[in-house]
Amino acid sequence: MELNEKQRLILDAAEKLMAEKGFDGTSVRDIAEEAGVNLAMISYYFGSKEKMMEAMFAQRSGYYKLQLESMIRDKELGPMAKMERLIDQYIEKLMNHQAFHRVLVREQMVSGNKMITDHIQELKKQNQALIREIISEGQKKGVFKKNIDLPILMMTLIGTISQLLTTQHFYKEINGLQDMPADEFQKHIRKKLSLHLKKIFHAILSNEA
Amino acid sequence: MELNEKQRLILDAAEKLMAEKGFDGTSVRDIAEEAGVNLAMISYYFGSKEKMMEAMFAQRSGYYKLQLESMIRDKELGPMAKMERLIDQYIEKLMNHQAFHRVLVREQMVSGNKMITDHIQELKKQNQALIREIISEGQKKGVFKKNIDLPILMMTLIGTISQLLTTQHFYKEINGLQDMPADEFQKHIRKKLSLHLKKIFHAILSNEA
Amino acid sequence: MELNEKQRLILDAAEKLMAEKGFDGTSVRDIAEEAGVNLAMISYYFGSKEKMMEAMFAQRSGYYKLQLESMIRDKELGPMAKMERLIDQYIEKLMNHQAFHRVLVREQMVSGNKMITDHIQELKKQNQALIREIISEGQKKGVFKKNIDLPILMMTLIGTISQLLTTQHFYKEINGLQDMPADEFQKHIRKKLSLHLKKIFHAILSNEA
Amino acid sequence: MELNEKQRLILDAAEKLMAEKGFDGTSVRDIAEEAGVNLAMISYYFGSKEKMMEAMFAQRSGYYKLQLESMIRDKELGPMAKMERLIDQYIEKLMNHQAFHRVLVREQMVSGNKMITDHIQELKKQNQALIREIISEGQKKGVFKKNIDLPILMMTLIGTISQLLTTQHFYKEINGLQDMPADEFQKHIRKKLSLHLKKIFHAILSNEA
DNA sequence: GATGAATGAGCTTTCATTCAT
DNA sequence: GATGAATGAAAGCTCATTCAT
Repeated sequence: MELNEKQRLILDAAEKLMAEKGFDGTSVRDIAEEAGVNLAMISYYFGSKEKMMEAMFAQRSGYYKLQLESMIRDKELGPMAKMERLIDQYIEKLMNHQAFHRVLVREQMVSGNKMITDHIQELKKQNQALIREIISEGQKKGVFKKNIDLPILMMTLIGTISQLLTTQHFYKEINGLQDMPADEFQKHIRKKLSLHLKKIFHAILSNEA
Repeated sequence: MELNEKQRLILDAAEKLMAEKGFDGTSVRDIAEEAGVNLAMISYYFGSKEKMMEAMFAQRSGYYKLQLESMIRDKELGPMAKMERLIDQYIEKLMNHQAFHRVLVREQMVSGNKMITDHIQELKKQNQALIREIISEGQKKGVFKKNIDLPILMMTLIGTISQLLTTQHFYKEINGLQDMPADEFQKHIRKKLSLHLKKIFHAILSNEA
Repeated sequence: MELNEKQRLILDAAEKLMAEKGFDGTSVRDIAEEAGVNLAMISYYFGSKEKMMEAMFAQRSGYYKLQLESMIRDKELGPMAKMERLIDQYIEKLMNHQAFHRVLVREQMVSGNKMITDHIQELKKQNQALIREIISEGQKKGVFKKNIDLPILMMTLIGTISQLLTTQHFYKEINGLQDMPADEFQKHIRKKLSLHLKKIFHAILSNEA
Repeated sequence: MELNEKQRLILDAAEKLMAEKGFDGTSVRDIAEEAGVNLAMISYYFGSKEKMMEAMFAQRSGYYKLQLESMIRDKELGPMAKMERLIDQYIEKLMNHQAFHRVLVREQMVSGNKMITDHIQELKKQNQALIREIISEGQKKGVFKKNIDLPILMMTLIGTISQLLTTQHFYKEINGLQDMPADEFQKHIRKKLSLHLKKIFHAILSNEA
């Protein structure tokens, strides 16, 4: 679905505000004002507030589509190297779209938006299927352990990033990083996350000593 | 703060509904009806909807106070055993108060409720200080590694549990467990989480191998 | 259904305004203002604008219930006398509740309010069944003609009154009665209608030369 | 006023929808869609929704202009025959333009459209003046009674047709004619009305017997 | 001449809260 | 202490109309 300039403005504003205040806490009036468009445009373009969010999810959920296929076929990379790239991809995706991710976290358990959660579940499923290929490859080559619980390992991958993302304010404070410039801080936690998660994945997956 | 019967009913109802629909998505009418009390009681007892939620947090946030002190002083337990107990305590706490935890996840980033987030940060800080004692003990005894990034390790601990908790529907489906009875499923994921997290903690903390 | 003072005020205001501007042409704001009550009271008491009108119809439709039963059993009255009383009853009913009747005329063909039109049809049916008894009695006694098309006769009865009622402004003008006081004019047209309709009924029903 | 193809389409659509839902219950969007034209065309061609209805009335009100003049001058016809033709003309006019007549009934009492009601009143006046000529002729020839209240007789004429027209659904049901084909039913009620109204006019007007 | 985009005003309804008792 | 009634504010949405092209 192609979006025009106004529609983009609206979804950006909605994403920003809903990341802060949630779907119900954000009024279409607020969104219209933030986007600098007329209030009626939201109904005009999307039909309703609800459908506007669906459009936002349809637009953004591509974020969760990783570039896995080409990497998986890459003969140059060993299974563990692939997993490491995977980790970095997840970190990049989630950190680069923090606002949208917050919206997702806030609304993912809402009963109403069945359509949306189903779509996201589908993406997760596809991702997991591809990742399972890497693991199978690693197990065939003997570099990965036999018994690997991928779903729960994914919980750790996404859960850790997500937790840091939603509590970064607290993380800053506890580590005395309040004065670190924002972009430097972002780099800092990406690096931290990357090292930490790779260590964990290594421990869980690797067959060596 | 002591709560009378009606106040308890109200907070229980609020917790249940807000876990599903969030703070803004839940009206005081809904809460009053779910609690079986008069609509005006909520303002009457708590002053406002906002203050009602603050009361709920004040009440429930004790959930996050772990029984760490006595355990830490326990001379019978080694540092790793203590960490394992810690993991199980977190799992128990979060899983036993899923509804409240969902409310927390949904609302933790709300700008307005500074008071609440501050309170939770304070609890987390206290917990981390105690846990740091265990780690120092392990390091002194030479059973733990020297360089340990506790804050990020906590992100993995809480993040993994929280992620499973908020996406358990998806987890059920992907693992073909839709027909497993609810309480059995709860036991199942606690066990899974416990083993998984202990493996991770072992890999991150332990000096052996 | 019992109505309290406020509810009565609301329905009276709604009736008045809808008689002038119709259902869709009358806003709940207008009604609230006319009734001197808060805007939200309408939803509070009736649930919605639509349901408010249903309540109005439920309240008012009793107007169309004539006092026929006792009259029919009256042994003192001949069939034609009964029909004449019937005519006067209809004139009284419709003229005494002009505002409501206008609402009815304006909305009776609305597709949506099935419930309401059904109710009114039911009342009409009941009335016609009773009137048919009078006619049968007249036919048995030989004072009424054999072939009488009651439904179309009722069209003339109600149609004539209704037409005068909805075009009384024009009637006034064409007859040069603009200066006649309102209540006198009302009396005038009732008398006119009464004589006119009785003449018609006599011609249609009576068996005499 | 000459109408082009699109304007005709618009007025036809408007007539159809307003007959069902009234002026306020019909949006210009609905009309544009029903007519298959662009939304902006309505304002473009007619200036406004209100003026569009005025155009519709200007167009349609010719319906109420009867072909009376030539008939009145017809030397072959007696006064009663003329009145009978008049009745049939009215039946034809109203039944052939039911949709427009419903719009008229629904909106005839609207305060705002002074211009429209005035126009219709003018037409009625002209009609009545012509009809009065017929009656005078009949009275001169001694075939009509002396005291004849024409305005109220017209109420019966128009009121009866109009009442049947607006409650034909009910009439169908009460007479068990739900299964009669639509056009046959239309013929049926025209015949019924014609006979019935002629009987009434005869009784009111004729000097014989 | 014709139209998709845009808009300000208004709609009905629901909200959290307060009032009178 | 407890509650049904009441209320101002704000919500999401639709309206007839106008604008830029």
